[in-house]
Amino acid sequence: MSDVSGIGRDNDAEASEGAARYDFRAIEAKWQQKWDEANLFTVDLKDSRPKFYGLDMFPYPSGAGISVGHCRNYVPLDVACRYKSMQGYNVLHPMGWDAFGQPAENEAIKRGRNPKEMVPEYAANYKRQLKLVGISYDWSREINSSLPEYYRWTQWIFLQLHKSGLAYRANTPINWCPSCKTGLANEEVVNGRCWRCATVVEKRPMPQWFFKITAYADRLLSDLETIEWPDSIKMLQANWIGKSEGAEVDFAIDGHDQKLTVFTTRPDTLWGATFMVVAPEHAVVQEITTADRLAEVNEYRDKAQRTSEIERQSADRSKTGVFMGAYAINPVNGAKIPIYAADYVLMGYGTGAIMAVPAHDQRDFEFARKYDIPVVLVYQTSADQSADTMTESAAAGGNAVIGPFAGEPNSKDTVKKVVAWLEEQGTGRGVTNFRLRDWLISRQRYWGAPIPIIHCPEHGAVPVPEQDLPVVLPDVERYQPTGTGESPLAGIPEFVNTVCPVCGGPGRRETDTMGGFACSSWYFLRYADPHNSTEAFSRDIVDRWLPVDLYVGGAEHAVMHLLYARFWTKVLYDAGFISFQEPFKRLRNQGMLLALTPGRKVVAEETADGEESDSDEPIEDWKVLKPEEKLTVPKEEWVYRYTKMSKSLYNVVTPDEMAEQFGADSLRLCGLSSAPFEETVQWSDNGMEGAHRFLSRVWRIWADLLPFYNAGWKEEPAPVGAPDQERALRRKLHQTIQKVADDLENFRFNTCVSALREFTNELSAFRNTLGTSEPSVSQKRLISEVLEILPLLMAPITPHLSDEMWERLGKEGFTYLATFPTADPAAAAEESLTIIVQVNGKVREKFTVPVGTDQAEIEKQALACEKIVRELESGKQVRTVITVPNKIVNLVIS
RNA sequence: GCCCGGGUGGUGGAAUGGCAGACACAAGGGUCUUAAAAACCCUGGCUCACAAGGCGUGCGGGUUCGAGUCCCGCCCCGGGCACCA
Repeated sequence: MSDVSGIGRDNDAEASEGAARYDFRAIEAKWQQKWDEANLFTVDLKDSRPKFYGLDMFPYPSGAGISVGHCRNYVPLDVACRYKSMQGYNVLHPMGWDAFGQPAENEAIKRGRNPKEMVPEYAANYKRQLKLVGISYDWSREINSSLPEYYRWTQWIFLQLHKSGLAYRANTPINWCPSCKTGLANEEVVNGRCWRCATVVEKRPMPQWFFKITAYADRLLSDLETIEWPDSIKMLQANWIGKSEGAEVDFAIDGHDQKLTVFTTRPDTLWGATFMVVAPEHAVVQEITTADRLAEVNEYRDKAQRTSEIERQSADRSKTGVFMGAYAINPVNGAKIPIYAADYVLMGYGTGAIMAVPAHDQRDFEFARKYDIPVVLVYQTSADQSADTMTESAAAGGNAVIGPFAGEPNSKDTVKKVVAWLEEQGTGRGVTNFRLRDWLISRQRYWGAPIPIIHCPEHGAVPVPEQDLPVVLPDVERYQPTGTGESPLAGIPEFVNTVCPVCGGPGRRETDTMGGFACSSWYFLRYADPHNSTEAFSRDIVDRWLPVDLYVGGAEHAVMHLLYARFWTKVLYDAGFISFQEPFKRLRNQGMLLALTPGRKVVAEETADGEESDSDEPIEDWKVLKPEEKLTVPKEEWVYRYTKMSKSLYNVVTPDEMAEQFGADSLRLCGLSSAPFEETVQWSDNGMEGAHRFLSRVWRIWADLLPFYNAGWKEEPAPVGAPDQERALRRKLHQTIQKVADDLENFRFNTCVSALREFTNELSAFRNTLGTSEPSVSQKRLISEVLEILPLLMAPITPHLSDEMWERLGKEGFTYLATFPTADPAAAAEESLTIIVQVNGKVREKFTVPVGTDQAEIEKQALACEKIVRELESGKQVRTVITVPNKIVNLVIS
């Protein structure tokens, strides 16, 4: 055996002495094999116990395999699932592969390999690693979203959406990433850059498929109240949906028949509208701009479209715009107001046109001052407030000073009254608007589920009949995007050319594929019935297992994935395929894992991370050392920083090396104990050593006491009048059971591990007092109870170690199927209380009393304390005595 | 700018308005050993020679018998969103 580590060497040395050493390698290999052979984690659907469905977010199996960072979510959910099993639940804990999409495709292009072959290899490696860590997956339910038996049903769901009128094709300017050579959803554009490669995104017109998620905006918002998710995530979703209530108001255009409709949340300020603004791309621009202004306006529009998203969206950029030569008539007062085109109004929100009220909107105010447009106050907060002298738009408050609502306060109530009035007048109506936009599903990429549509010159876009599914993704020579904007599928005539399902005439298959979010929007349903070849899932089975009881994954999926999955669930519910409306009942997000990363100072004139930094981003002063640079840059110049653990930052620690060196149970324990589950943590090897040391210690103490184990301890009568020391240890044991159970239930793994450590410390002290003599009868009974309960308490966290202990106790089977211990409240109850004596809120003395001592006696003792007596001798008097029963006596003295 | 989180010893972190610093990591001291490792025991916020006392949970106020915890006003860090009418 190679000299792997200090730990390994020690174990070998101990082995030669034949001592009871913690041979984690043998233990872990043995139990992983036994679990496999017993199909321990395979769900039996006929099982009548209550169900528990624990799910990890669908991972893409990357070539690099998993790092210890990935264990931040897999291990805690595994602990929760194992705990649920021990509580008597029938646990469904599946795993599978989000194999379609750009990561796999980019990897295939880079390596020149067929993703169809590559994905299973990578998945096999993931599976091997997850087994190595001892995760309790039911591998018989493994799914792979890139296999036809899966994506056939992704296509089927597309057809259901299409049938419900929720899938449509629109020729819209899309976000185009020139580097990925693909279209991007709005959600995939981060600060005007591609979320994957950070290239500046351009606009490009393209026929695209969309899902009408906006039709579900209201339900997606209101149903957030029905699920147990972190408030922060709910808030993110609510903000993303961006509901705002207001009114649409129709403005006549002077000299034209048509109307210009605006959306406003403040119809009550209509009397202060002094101009209008439309988005430069708005169709009305071409129709109403006067001939003498058209050239200028079009030039402005072209410039706006060329301007990069980042620039156009940058916050405090000064307002620009051009007058269109046209005027609108304000419906509330007949005023003739000019119409401008300006890029601060967005085509994609509301109606793409606004009424501008400079007195009460900061953006309109800036624009008005710049172009010398009058400002009219609707609400006045003080008599000396004047539209002419204002330097910014008016603050909230005040009362209306013009119009039929003069005298009304600046309030939501007034807004409501005005909306009702507008409806009466027939010039406007109450309207709710959402920031949410429809979901762009089309990708002009190869590696995705083909969109099941056939284009017929006669019948347009015709859905592929359900019985013809799947539309199989054909093999292709080159995976590269064509760069023309079409998917590589467009170059395969055998795929493209087909017949129209309606008329049998020649048709062309849709060559766009679906984005990866489609696959991950329903996979949680498929796990309930993964091998169904006649339908996506059986309604009975899905209704029995869903919704997911506990969903665990990264907060980076707060908006897109979780919103899309909720949307599809609601669509399937409406179509009558399932009987629940929310897919994930309870959600938890794990924190990030950072690793100390060697880097170096950036040399002058060198831009950070190889990016062209023509933006206004701050220049980084630090660069990650590449492996080859570690040889050339002297160590004294290395600068360490914590960064996310990631292959691209060369700071990855794998579970393989940790399991080899310290063991899987130590790895599991280490990740759970260092910090709360949701927190970002910094990886350190010390933590692994500490975890391993603790498990070795538990093993040693436990094995030391094993010879005194009596399997029939429960039949023996509980000792009466056992010594204090024994009662104390038993009390700690039962308090620990309570604490561990409570912490596991609430995802507080760090304090759970602390409780186990505390108990172990007390057990160790107890063992040390035994010396070499034979324990007493009552001691043996206590020891037996401890020996049996400890492995069960630890089993969710350290299942291999626990199963080994369980077997050595002579127990049959696995801790996974054993019952989690229940605390005996009588044994856990404290016998004495510590009373704190305070003077004016400051701790002065402490004393102990037996439980049940009455308050008068406690107060008497408090006043008799040495320090208190001394304090009172100096002539001070007790004014008040505040007593917290069984806890505190606070003397207020002056 | 707006919206969420956070600021507690050398470090990670504990603490239903009631003993701040549980539990660990790192450190120091000791026992055992020819020696080392491992193991076991002890110490540990600051101030102070020690004790007593005083000061301590980002800063400033407040509520309370009592505030890390609640309220008001700031500062700093992390994350998200960003001209949304």
